[in-house]
Amino acid sequence: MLIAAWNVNSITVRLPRLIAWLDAVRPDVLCLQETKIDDARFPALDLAAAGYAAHYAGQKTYNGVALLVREGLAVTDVYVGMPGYADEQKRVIAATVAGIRVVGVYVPNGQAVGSDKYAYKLEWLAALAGMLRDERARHPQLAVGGDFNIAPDDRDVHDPAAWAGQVLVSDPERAAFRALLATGLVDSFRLFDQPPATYSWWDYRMLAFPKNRGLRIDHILLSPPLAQRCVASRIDRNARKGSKPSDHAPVFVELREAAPES
DNA sequence: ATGGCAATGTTTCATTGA
Repeated sequence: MLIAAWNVNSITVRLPRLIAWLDAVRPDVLCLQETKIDDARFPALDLAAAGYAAHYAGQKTYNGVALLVREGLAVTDVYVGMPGYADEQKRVIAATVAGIRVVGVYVPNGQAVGSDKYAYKLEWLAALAGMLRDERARHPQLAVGGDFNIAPDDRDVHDPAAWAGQVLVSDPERAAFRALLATGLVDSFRLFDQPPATYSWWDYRMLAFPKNRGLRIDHILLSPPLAQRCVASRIDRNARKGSKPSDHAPVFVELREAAPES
């Protein structure tokens, strides 16, 4: 089973690349972020033609999340947002897919340390920790994928000295990320030896991608039963190449089949 | 070989992203 997450930075602009990627990789579930589109305009028919059922919660211009599920897989209990946390911004969508609880998240960017948006980011992350604690209690098999807008440690930053203390790497954000893990999840990427300087986002400016000046801010977190089944966690850097890429690359995990009940 | 900001809408610039 393949579970993936990708900040597409406008599903309208990225649709051809998205469909090509779905055709090539055939993930079972893909969590999308920054779809930037009203639900009424979501390209569900195009995705259905590509073999994917879409569940989505969007808005014009900003944010917007979706779960794409390969046809034939059972989907139940779709939920948008976080219980008990009213938020106009569409940033969370959850569903149970073939027995696995999948939560897609688009964590606020935070703009700058000390800004109102930074305060919102930290408050939002605290709410997410609460939601994930509850999800974990209900669903032993839990995967949380998306754009977390946090580089968990300095290995995830191309130039730690230049980024020190900045938004995306600040200590309170990293502490908030650890608090997510403390609900009973692991960063799937770190289950494996990984090549150094592996990132998931590169600025569009200043040749950041060809120079590999990036950050690893997109993640898939797994509960222990899924971590045990995880045989790979990768970032598809190739998807950042070529014309009109998203500034984020897709991240994905491969899970081997569950052991039969004894 | 990758590419030198991009996407959106109240569009001809401002806002946001990370």
